Amino acid sequence: MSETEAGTRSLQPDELVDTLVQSAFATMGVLNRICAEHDLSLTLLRVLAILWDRRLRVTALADYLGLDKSSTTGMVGRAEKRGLLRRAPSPHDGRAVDVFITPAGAELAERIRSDVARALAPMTDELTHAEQRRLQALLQRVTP
Amino acid sequence: MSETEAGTRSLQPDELVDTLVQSAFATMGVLNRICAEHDLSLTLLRVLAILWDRRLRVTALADYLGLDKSSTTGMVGRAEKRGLLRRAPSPHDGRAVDVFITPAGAELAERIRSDVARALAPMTDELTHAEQRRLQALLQRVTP
DNA sequence: TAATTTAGATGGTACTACAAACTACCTGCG
DNA sequence: CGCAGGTAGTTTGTAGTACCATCTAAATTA
Repeated sequence: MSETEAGTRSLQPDELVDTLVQSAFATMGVLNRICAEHDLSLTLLRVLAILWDRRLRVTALADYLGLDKSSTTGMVGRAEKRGLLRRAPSPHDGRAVDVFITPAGAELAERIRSDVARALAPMTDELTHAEQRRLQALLQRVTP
Repeated sequence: MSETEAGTRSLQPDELVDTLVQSAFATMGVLNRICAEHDLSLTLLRVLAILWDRRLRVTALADYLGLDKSSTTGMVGRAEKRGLLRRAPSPHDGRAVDVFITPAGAELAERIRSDVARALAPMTDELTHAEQRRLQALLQRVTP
């Protein structure tokens, strides 16, 4: 600890990035809590969101998630056991398996979406309607 | 479900929240990738950030993280073994243990910070400087 | 001082993710 | 056609993370 004072040196080289990261941690904290209340992992929540309006093969889903195929298999298996997802062999490729959301899964996703909206409302309500629109527009442009 | 058409892809009830969440996932994805490159968990990155300019007891650190004390103990133990953190008995309370960052830990945190800034730059550069400032200001107001 | 509370560590369990090996299937070259 | 090689998904084994319940030592209090 005999180095130069690391404390003041580099805490504000890129404030937007810092704010983005901090906001992300805060948001994920809320999401995590709500997911936990429903015995859902964050990854499984992503799966439900991704499969909301799509039907994907396991590999495509893994690509969306940035996970390994094997992780995805396990995930989908557990979710299928809980009735949130279902698997069906692809009609055109005997190797492939399509994964899609069940009504129960969609309902749970819906429920969590509204819980999240409610949980984040106190934060977003700090802004006027116009500001919210502006924030959303800006944020959308920095989100791929 | 009520008669508000939950079935017709209720993807627009709260667009700002959706965008916040999506942005959070994107940001955390980048963070996760960079952390993985340095064999760091996201939680350990948070620890380094929290202890950047502070020295905390295990319980206080656990509170910051929202984790159980025991999880924190394990985490700190592993990080200490890697030379990123250090423990010292509190001078005033024989039960308590202070945790603080080492120069190596601070250096790694620094490194990751710049990696993250670099990784996010292509996204933030979509905006002009003025827009970046505005985004940051707005985002800060919705982040506790 | 004895009883209670608090700080942290430990042990056991469950979940998540990965990599490597495995099975089934498709594709294309000879 | 028929087999070699690639692709899709699953299985198996391992490591990390987090929780809970329990344990020890130290402080508080009664």
